Amino acid sequence: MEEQFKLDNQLCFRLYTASRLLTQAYHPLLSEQGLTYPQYLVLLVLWEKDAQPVNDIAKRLFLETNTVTPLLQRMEKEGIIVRAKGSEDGRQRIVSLTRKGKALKKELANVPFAVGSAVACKSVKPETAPELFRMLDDIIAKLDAKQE
Amino acid sequence: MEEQFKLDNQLCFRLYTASRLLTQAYHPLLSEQGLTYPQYLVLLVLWEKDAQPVNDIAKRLFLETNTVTPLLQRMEKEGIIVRAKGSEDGRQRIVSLTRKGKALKKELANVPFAVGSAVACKSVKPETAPELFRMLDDIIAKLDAKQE
DNA sequence: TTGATTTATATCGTTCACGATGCAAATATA
DNA sequence: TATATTTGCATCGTGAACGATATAAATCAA
Repeated sequence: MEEQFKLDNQLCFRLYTASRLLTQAYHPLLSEQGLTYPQYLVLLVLWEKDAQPVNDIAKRLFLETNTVTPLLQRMEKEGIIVRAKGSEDGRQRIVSLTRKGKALKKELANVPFAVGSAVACKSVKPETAPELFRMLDDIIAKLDAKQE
Repeated sequence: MEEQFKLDNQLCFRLYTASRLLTQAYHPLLSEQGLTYPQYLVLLVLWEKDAQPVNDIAKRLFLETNTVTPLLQRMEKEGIIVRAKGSEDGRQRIVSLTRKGKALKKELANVPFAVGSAVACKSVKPETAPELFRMLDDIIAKLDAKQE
């Protein structure tokens, strides 16, 4: 068996699996509020800075607008956000939190801690997390650069 | 701003992004053969050991059968695999590579190297990869254990 | 200013993921 | 041996992802 084809030698498969399993850990916490994980990411972005155009949100999440637009439409239908036509640039749609969207921040305050403790293990703890973060950031930076 | 809500402090977001971007790096190489990334993963599993029931493939990929079944149906339609009723256990469907599925191994021989060089960077190189692999394996093991 | 190009967003089609549910074959229990 | 339970796989519905394409507003060029 050629080494390069062994599943256990594949970085991408590890990332794919770790990502899926960790996202699943969020599920019970988020579904309680009727949210999905990508919707939660949009909230994180808007809690940092409210009233952003679709494109800024998409860029922050390394997603395309054709992924983000339907996601935002669903969130708007849920009354979490509103999408208003940009006043200076008529093409833009400015996404803002509603009162409900802002209130979710309190409801979800414990989520990061709950997930943090769910994933804490030998390799992931306060001392080693920065190392892991740096590695992943390097990978993201390298791959994102190729997109341009 | 509360630290725990900063996108830049989120492990899951990093894994999610790194996974998506790295999967995208596979796309031009795989689509050449009409494959998707999850289909490529199924091939990796079958190249390691041919003729496996659906459940074994799903478990190996940490996926549910309701994800794998439609995926296999599409691969069967493409003539890459066949799904035969199990002889000893009539509930099982044994998935086997066709001649075409086996031949793809040669066609895709360069994929791991191409992707490897695309992602190679400061943090990911022969010396540091094992460390990263170990961390991701720890996360997967910890989260997978909670599923049982 | 008119026409061409770019930009911001939306729509469409296909393929995952995955919770929920259904069904038939195998196994356990009464 | 009947009946109940479990197991393996499939189907269905919803929400991402993402390539391809469309549309309208803004900008650039002639």
